[in-house]
Amino acid sequence: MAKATKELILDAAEGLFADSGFQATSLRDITSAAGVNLASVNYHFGSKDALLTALFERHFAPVNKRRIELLDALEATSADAVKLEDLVRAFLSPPFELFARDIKKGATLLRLVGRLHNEPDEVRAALLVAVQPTILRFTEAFQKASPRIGPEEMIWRIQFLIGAMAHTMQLSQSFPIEATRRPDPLELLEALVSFGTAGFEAEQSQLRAATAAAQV
Amino acid sequence: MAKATKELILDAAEGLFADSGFQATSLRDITSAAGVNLASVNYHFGSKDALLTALFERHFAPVNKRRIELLDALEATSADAVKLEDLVRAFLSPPFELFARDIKKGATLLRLVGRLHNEPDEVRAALLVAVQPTILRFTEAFQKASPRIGPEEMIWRIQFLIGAMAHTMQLSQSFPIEATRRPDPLELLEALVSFGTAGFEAEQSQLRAATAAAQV
DNA sequence: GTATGATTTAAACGACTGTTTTAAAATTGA
DNA sequence: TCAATTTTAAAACAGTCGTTTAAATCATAC
Repeated sequence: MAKATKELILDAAEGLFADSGFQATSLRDITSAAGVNLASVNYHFGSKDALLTALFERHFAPVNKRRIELLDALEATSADAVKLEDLVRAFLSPPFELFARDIKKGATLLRLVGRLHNEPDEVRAALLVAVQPTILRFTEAFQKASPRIGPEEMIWRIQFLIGAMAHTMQLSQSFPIEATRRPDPLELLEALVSFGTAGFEAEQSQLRAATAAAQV
Repeated sequence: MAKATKELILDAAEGLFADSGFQATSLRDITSAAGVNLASVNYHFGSKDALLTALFERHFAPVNKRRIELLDALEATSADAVKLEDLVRAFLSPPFELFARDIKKGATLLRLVGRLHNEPDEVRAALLVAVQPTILRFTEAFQKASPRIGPEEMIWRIQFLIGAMAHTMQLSQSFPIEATRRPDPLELLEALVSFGTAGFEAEQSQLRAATAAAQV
């Protein structure tokens, strides 16, 4: 059956991409792990790049959709002021919550996200395009929640959060300090929310404020 | 002269690794860009992996050395309480100084670090050995500066900071929002110090505190 | 049952990979 | 100066890569 083959390829690919990265994983690795023919990938997806795109749409689209849903709900209930912590949590929790629903897929997704941030530019570009609309929505929400922070610094703070999240996801499988226990993803989420919320609550950095004023 | 060839290879490899990453850059790309023979890399360095290690040691070792120097200076002058912001700045400024001196080389350094973190090679072991002492020193300093935070959460907060820093440096080349100007590295440093310091000043996340207590 | 289209298969394609080989050239030291 | 050593050079090595081809198989509708 056609659907079965496609699914087998996607399942195998996401695990291998998460373990070894996009470039280091060959189509032969994927197809042999999936138990399908080598040519199946090019038949069903067109190319290796298109397979990666399909993988994006399978997991990142729902995650970003969930982020927007949470943000919509926040903006609907709150009169006009949304708490920063709620915004941070709305952005971070959907990928982390994948653990609760499907531990294995959640783990591979987290590894995949962290992995792809270290891939070459064209791969990261595809990732950026997929998350760009979500980032823009959250940028507006963050600016509205704390208007004292300049728009440029707010954009960068979101990137700080994304970087911390991606790095955390990447490390969550191979923990940096071997003396400690394996981290619980939900604890990581809480620690990251705590860290990130405080970061967003910080005052505007002085040097940036000065140069921004001088430039306008 | 032998030294000239080695330097030519290192310089060329640096730029190409920054543009396309490690795996996507071939030795032929490097040697043709450097204007040297293909076999030179294997003659002077032994292998492509060894070239990566040499490149890494050329920049990463001095950065960590500088971090430790700054930390030593802080602990020498301060009686016993070192400000969190000073610790964050001591950790972030050395790579950003390199970053400000040469954006491309700075970005290369951080990308290589991120890459080596998950390469399941013996190269990764060499990196961990080199980076571990620095992280441990800073972990101790951070714990001493704010003893209310548990050791595990403190370790992760440092990883949050590293992730935010690496992601920021990678993005500063291809800026995420095209509507804004090219960011000044020193402004990025200040914004990151502001964000990170606030994150370190945050209270311990509740869920982690609860589970940590339950586990002990 | 057979024709039609979708899917799978095995094989080969050309291009590229890191590395090694062999010999020539350049450099060094006595 | 001349032998010893180091460094370059061109070529070939043994693989792997993503992709394509063409035949074989399968499913399904008539």
